[in-house]
Amino acid sequence: MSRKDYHKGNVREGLIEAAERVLHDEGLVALSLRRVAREVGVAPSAVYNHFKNREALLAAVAADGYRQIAELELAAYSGQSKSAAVVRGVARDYLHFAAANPNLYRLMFSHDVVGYRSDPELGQAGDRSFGISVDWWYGSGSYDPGQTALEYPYAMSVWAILHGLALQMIDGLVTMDLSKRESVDKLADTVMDIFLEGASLGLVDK
Amino acid sequence: MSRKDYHKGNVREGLIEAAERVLHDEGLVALSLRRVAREVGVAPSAVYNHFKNREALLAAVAADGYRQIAELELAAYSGQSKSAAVVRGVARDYLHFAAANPNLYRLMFSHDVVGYRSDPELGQAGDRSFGISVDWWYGSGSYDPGQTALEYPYAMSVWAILHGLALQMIDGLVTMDLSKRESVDKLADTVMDIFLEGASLGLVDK
DNA sequence: TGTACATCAGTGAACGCGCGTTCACTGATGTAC
DNA sequence: TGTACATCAGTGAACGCGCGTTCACTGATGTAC
Repeated sequence: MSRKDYHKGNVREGLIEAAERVLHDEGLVALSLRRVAREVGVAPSAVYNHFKNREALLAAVAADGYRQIAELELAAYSGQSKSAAVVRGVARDYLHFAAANPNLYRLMFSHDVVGYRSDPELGQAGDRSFGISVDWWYGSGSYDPGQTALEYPYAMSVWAILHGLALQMIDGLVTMDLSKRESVDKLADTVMDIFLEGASLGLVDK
Repeated sequence: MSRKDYHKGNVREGLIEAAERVLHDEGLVALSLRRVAREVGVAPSAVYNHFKNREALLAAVAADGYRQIAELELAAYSGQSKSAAVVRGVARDYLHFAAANPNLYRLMFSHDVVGYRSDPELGQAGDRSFGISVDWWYGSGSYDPGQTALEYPYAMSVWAILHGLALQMIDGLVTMDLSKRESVDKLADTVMDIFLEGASLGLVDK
């Protein structure tokens, strides 16, 4: 057993990266603790030095996903005026993220991780991503994690429609080519048009 | 082995009912082929006389869910004028269904069943529920299952926002009491207001 | 500067588990003549 | 009306599987004196 077999120092990060890779390429069913350990070249039991159990490892991966969404929102929202164009941009980015990481996106909202929704890391990452949207709609500093999402109806509604759209898209409920940017853009634009202008426009006696 | 042990005649229905019960009460993780067989009082292998495999059994359960949604839509849409009030009503009913059957709702869109999306029974049940909505928005007989959902942007958008909302609700992303009708109604109303009137109203420079 | 020792982060063997599925089988039922 | 027989719908034993987790362990590292 050579010196470098111990205290590799980056096993935790390695586990998360391996988990993300396996999740991306083969889906949640393939994402077992043993598989991830194998990928990193470590005994299954070694994982317990870094995570309480399998669910905690999944939660760390999910938290990473929320952080990516937060980054994307920050880039699209920060310093931008409250125009419909910004919302359209966020919608596109959001859907592109989901299209590029369908399994990660599903995991983020999966019940396999729901026990950790109150876990500091995952909970905070989730709150932050919603908070960025709230602050844009209602003014910087508006977001209070103690409030229910319904207190911020605009932010809540955008999230709802994006979430539904993302899942329909990655679950194959809309016939389209997920890998084509233009297809994803078109989906986002079409639906966000209606969302921004109001579905009543499609009704006879609005 | 008594006479009634053979040709019970309703084993298939029994399996589906048992599966729905287990799913409702204990979730998808508990929903194994062996468990369902046990509930019905039949050998695990007997299930294969009625379903190709576990996934096919799940697909049958999911199809049943779609049929319930179709019924609910039919009741709310049929013969109704194209008014916002009807949309609001459907939204409430849709969310009530998801709130009452969270595990079933999740299964309907789960990847554990996605291999059967093209299965006649499940696929048709799904198409029908979307078709009812399409026919209301675009006129009776408008729906063509061969078209992509994007061809019907209004129906698609309502479905997206309801789907997202339902999942956020049952996945605990909105702080609320799922068992209270008024809470669910309020969630539906708040978000559908924005959806129907247009989110641009919340923007400064709309 | 050495040394004793606590702690950290690994190992690998073992556990029990329930699962989906296959198999050869058999009794009950329905049908053709 | 009987009878031969195909088919249907069960049985129960067995398969191999990979899983999450626990355990006693040990070598490497860092720290106190």
